[in-house]
Amino acid sequence: MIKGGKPGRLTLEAAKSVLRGVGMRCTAARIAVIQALEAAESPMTPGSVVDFLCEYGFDKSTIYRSLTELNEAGLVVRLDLGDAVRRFELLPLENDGAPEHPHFMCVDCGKVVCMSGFDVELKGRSRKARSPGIMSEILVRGHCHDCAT
Amino acid sequence: MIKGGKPGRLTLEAAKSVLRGVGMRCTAARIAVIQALEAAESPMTPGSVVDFLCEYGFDKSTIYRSLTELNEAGLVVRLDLGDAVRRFELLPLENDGAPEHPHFMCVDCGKVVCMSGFDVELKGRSRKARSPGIMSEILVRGHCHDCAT
DNA sequence: TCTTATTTGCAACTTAGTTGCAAATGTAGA
DNA sequence: TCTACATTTGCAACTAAGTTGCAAATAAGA
Repeated sequence: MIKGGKPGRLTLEAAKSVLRGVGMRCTAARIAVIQALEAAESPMTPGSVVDFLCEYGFDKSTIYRSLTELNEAGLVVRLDLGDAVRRFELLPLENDGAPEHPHFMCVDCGKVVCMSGFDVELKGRSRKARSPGIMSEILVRGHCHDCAT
Repeated sequence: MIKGGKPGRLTLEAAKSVLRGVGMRCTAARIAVIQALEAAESPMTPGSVVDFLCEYGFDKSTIYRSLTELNEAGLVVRLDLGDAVRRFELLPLENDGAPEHPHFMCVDCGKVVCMSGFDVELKGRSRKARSPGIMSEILVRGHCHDCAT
């Protein structure tokens, strides 16, 4: 169990049952990755997860592998927010939590914020406007309040 | 002048005058980069520009530098389409084009479509939901009709 | 043509991420 | 609880993408 960062709301047992729920073994590395993502205020880059957990003695290749596996298992979303850096975010475990939400990314400082309070509506300007596909993620880019001043 | 690819609509002279217009020297590398981007059907990744132009004897560091400089000069846009790969696209030389619109990117095939017919509306779920900043661009990601089948 | 600041090519370097493999470990079954 | 075995880990070596410093080459103005 990793200490530090935001006090995790996710207990060790909860993390384990989440892993078991998708048929993955409960290893220290995976639990640590889940807890790190859970404690983060915003989606983490692989690099930041690696930096953080290497401090605790985990190996970087293990962490990269864990992130990939958790993503494949559907526990973690891989966000591609458009700055050529991948980010990982723990999926809401129960559906009481944040539903799917857009992300906001500041093009100046790179800060990423979950726009949990927002719904997105796509409106065709004409009746025959058709969506080019099935939407799965919305990314809004702009200048955050700090940088816009 | 680079041969091959889509027959460039951009002549050598046009490329030169574009460079001069922003006060940059007309060098073989920059002209080649402009022509490569112009001939491409869709935005190119730095890697693909490098691969393509190295065949003609240009050095990769020169090409990376050219891309950065052309971008800083405003001749080339750097698209961050959210697949952890940067892409460069020659800016339309005249602004006859479409109003601001969201872009759709297929996470399977990488195809990018301009959703020119659409407006996007972000609605706060509660009255106190506040936008985290000033929005400037919206990217929708998902599966295009071809890949969703 | 000459001069000078800019740009290029090279090679070495950095950084992020990947891979192969032996050792360690989680889990199911006895 | 103990055992067996498949899975996972840590290590080290590797790859690929992009960057940097610098001497040589070159564009552009005088």
